[in-house]
Amino acid sequence: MSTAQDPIREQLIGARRVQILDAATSVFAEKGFHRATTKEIANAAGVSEGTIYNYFANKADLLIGIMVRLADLQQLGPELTDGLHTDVRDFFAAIFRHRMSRVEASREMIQAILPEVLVNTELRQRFYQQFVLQIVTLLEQYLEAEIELGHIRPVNVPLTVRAVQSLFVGLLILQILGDEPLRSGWDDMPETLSTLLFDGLKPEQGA
Amino acid sequence: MSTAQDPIREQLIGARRVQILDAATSVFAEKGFHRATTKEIANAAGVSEGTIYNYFANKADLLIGIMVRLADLQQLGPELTDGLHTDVRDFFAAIFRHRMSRVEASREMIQAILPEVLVNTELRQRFYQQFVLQIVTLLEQYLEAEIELGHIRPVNVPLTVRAVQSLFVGLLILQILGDEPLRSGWDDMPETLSTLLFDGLKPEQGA
Amino acid sequence: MSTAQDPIREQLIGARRVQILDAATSVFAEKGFHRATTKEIANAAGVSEGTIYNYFANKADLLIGIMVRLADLQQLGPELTDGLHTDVRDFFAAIFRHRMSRVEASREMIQAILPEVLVNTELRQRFYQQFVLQIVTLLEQYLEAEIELGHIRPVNVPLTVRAVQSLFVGLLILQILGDEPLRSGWDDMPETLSTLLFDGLKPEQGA
Amino acid sequence: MSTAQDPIREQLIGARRVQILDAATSVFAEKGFHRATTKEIANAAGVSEGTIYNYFANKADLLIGIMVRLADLQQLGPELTDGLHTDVRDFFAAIFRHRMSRVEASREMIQAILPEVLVNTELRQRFYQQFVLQIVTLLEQYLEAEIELGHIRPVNVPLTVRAVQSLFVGLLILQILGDEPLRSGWDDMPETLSTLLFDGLKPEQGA
DNA sequence: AATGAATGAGTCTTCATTCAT
DNA sequence: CATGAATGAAGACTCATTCAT
Repeated sequence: MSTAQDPIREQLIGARRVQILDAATSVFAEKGFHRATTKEIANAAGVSEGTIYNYFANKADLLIGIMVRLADLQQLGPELTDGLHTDVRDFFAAIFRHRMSRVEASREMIQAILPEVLVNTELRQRFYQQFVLQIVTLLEQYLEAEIELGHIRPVNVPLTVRAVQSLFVGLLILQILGDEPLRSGWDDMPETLSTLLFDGLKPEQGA
Repeated sequence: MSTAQDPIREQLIGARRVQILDAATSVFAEKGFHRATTKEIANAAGVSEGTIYNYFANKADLLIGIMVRLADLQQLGPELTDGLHTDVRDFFAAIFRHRMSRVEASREMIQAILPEVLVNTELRQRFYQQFVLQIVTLLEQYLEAEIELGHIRPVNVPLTVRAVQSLFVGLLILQILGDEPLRSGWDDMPETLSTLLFDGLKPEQGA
Repeated sequence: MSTAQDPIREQLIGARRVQILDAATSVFAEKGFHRATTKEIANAAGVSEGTIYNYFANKADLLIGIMVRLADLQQLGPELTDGLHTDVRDFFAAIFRHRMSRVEASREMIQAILPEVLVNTELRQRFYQQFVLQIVTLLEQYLEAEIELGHIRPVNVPLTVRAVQSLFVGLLILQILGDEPLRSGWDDMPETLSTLLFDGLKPEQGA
Repeated sequence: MSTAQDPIREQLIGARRVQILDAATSVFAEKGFHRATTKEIANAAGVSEGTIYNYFANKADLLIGIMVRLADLQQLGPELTDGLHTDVRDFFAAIFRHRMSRVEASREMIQAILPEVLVNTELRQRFYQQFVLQIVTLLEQYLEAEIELGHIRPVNVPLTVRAVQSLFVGLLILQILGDEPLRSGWDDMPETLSTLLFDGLKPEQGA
């Protein structure tokens, strides 16, 4: 095999992988991992069943592939660290908007993998490392810095960060469950959340 | 033929159902609905495969049975409405403690059903009605009453309630994912949450 | 066990057997032997599944029981031998009427056993001996006697008798298949048959 | 992708279907539909169980497939209508010979499907339409035409035709039941039948 | 003698995976 | 590389039969 073809071949291979993963994502999201058959995925991707196995070792490998793609979409970091110089509440709203639009964009992928993640030990660990821990760590660093700066009251940082992260995860679940008020109020959510988390529920002190 | 045996028979039937559901819960929680075989469940329950089908129409019916038992454990109501006469922050802490202990108790059940709930339309709707909507409605009523009383600032009630509910759902997921800080800090969580939600993250005003 | 109870006990046992066989006949006729479950039969008979096994060795034994009862209904003999002194054509009509009313009465039993008879070697032989061969033999004797007497033209007796016997068997099948003209013309059939078999289809010679 | 392969592929598919149906026919005929297992059929066909399901939707669909093949073998029509110009008795003998050779050829298929046809409503209707009604209709037309021409005495056409059709069906059953005289006299049957039906059993008038 | 809960062997059917073309 | 027919292991579910009460 001539090495000159490598870049082109890789392009093709990459494109074919994406094509299959897109199909797998949509079928998994709709029917769940186990109810989805390789034949359905092949049909949705417009290839034969055999072709899938030229690009992925087995059905579970498709889930891994989806998780990798999802990780690429979820890059979060510069936004958080840059935030130290902004007003905290504005920053909250901004970061929440960012998170929720991302959720929107990747909902199908998450719906495709999450149920299986909850049940499959290997995927669970991978998911925890790749998504939860990464974000949690960033949030912890941010929170500690802001507390240091006096922009945020001293709190139990690990637990608070878990609470915030849980909130996003839970919103995802509620959306998957089809909660209508959440769906229609989705765009107002960042505002509601930043107020809730920054100001709390207690009545205005000045009143 | 004697009618006197009916209550005894019903006792036995109920006990056998519980015995099977316990087994199913534990096997589903460990391996997931699809990877769990009826033979495994039968072994875990100490009965034969056939016996399962004397008490449940099919495998999916076991999930329904688990959901029903879970619903019995999750009764929430009097606690909430009685709370109107208490200090809001204390009430928050109390209600959170209550919720989190319940979560603890029913984590295995939830782990057994949730992944399948996310993927199965019928179960999804059932779950949403039976758990999400019921609690959300109670929370909405409570929040509106407290706002009316001036104990809580005016907020977008539906979205705020969704946020709180999401928070609990998300904590569950994080626990299932095996987050260690969450597990070890679980008992401190009610306190952290009530402070977070009532006072917010912003620095003390008097400072 | 006092021997004095024997007759009463036998009465009871006989009655219970009939009760179960009636139920089995009706369920087998409707759903076929394999699709019929012992539970259905028990329900139809108003007894428990276990009771069936106090009276019959197993499910297949129910078929044997039905066949035995059927044999009792099908007694044919005196009518045939007495017929030698009657006008042949009248006798034909009489005997056909007799046969067809019997078919009518035992159709459910036959429908219950025949499909399984065709498929089960043991039943097949039993059925052949008990029904086909017995009647065929009687018919052969009758036909030979009538030929001897010159009331009937010389024919290949074994084959002719098979043809006649086949005709009745086939009518049964057609009725089971639900042929409407046959059902509504059932009462005219004996007349049609006796004319057909005695006079044939050829036009009247005098014409 | 080349369209040239389509006919070849269809050839292969057709051949494989025939291969499986042949096996199913022989196993069903021997053991009956319910006692026959898909594994046995697969073994008899020299394929795996899974392959059966690539060509047939389910086990019952094999019966349908056998019925369709049987229908192809049973084409009857030109023979009957052409018969109007022949001597009736000769024609009878000819048509009976034709029918009985067909029966011979397709006995295994009929033995495979008939017991299940008697018990399965859907198959029953299909069978009645496809075999009984079609032949009965042709016979009725023929008989009416011949009566019109004066070649046959006026009779109740529908019932007479049912009788003739029944005769053939019954002969089939008797053969399945293993009647030896019928088997050994099979070749003489057409002659016997045509005489029986055309001339009847009554003694020669000239005598 | 009657019951019906328990049993578990047996079967159809599905579907991920392989491999010859 | 692509194909899709063939594979066969695996599993949900049924139901005749048993037996303790």
